[in-house]
Amino acid sequence: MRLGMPESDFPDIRSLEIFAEMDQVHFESLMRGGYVQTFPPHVDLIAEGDPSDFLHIVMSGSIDLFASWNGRDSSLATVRPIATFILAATIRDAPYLMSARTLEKSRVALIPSQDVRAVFDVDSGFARAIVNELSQAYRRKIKAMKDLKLRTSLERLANYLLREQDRCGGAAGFDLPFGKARLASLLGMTPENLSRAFRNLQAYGVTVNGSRISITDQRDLETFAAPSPLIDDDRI
Amino acid sequence: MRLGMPESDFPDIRSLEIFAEMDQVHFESLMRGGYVQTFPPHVDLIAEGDPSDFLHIVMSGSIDLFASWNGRDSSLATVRPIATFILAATIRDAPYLMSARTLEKSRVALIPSQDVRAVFDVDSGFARAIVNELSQAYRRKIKAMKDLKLRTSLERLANYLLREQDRCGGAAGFDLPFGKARLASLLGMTPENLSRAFRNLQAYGVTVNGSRISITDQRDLETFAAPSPLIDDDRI
DNA sequence: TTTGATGCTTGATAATTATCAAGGATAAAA
DNA sequence: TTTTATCCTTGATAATTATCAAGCATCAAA
Repeated sequence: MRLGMPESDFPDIRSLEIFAEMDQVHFESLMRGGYVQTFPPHVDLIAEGDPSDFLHIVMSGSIDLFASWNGRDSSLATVRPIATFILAATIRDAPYLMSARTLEKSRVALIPSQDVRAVFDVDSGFARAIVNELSQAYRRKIKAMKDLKLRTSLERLANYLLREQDRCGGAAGFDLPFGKARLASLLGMTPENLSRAFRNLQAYGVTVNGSRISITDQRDLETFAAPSPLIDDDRI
Repeated sequence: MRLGMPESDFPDIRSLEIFAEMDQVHFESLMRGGYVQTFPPHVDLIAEGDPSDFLHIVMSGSIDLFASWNGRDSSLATVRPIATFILAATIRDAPYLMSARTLEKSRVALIPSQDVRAVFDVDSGFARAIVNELSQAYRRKIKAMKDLKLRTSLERLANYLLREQDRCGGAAGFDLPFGKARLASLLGMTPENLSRAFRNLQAYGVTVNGSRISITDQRDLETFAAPSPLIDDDRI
């Protein structure tokens, strides 16, 4: 349904970092061509290989980026508000390299890719914001690559738990934000081995009850996990 | 030695995609602050964690990007002429996430990062080129991630050989561009297992003699490797 | 309450990958 | 030529991870 963006959404979107510094005229022209939609959980939004017709922006909820090959598939990232996804494909007018689906009920803004490219060419504030977003996405991928190539699966899980604890506010107890099968896929392991990995982390002060995690010995877990800002710090 | 860039290098550098569209005044100001240096093989250029003082551009030779954690290390990418490396760190004024060293004798141009950021802000042609470079680098990383998470080590080697064959012109025989220990690290395996993987690929028509590879049964290897443009095609 | 259905866990086993130790091959240096 | 060093390979073994099959828990529908 191409209805255009309701004006009531303008302020929310305007406050996103990627739109904050751009010219008002350009902003409004982007908004006129775009729209916001709410999707139920577990809905496919895009499929890898498709042409990149829209820039997607997650306003609420969360999105799973994943990829498939030869019958296997793997989760590559979670996108949380407020962030774009598949920006590089949009900018290059190239096919998506990843598929995307909602993990939960999610509100997503869609802006036609050709409009994004057109405004990019004439609005240096927007161009600057896109470079910020792209360079951050690139560095996140480098970190994910280091995590995957330099650590064992147990170390990846330990560091994931520390990052997630931090994201949830730092308390000893917190909930996993999605199912363990997907967590296993994100971490590059099977669900069976994730179960066993959780059991192995008990020795370092981790208790699991359903999706509830308690870090009972912070020091011990951190000693084992040995987190590094050059892999685990999202702000750098 | 900060001697400034010799004018004889200007045309070479000006023809690089990243500098091609920018204003001549801005180009010359970048060149005045930069310089070109030739390094012998196996020289460390930058270390992860260091502040990003210079944008690096490989003019000739080749560069190994790698990372370390807890005493382990892993090669993450090879940079070949003509390309920048560590552009994202330069743009964000953030520490390098990877270390870099020469694989062979290499000529590298160095441009002070602060100059790059300053010109980026005022030259839209340059900003456009930087976005091109960044988005391409990002998509390359996504592909590398899919390669690593979706394929077994034998499949990664098979696809690597097909890509390398293509890069070398497509003939049945070609030479590996660096030692097998580094290839193993790039592919996320040990040198011992790389040896065994080469032996296993004999069954699919691959012959190895030192660093000389011959693909004797192209069809058979491609059937096994099942290359995908969304992972293996560098042009997309 | 029973009945599925789903998601997670467990155990047994197989496959893959890593590690350790030793042995070639090659090429440059003595 | 011998020596030395480097790089690669091989075999034996250990560790890790995946697969398969079964079982348990939770929850919602019947």
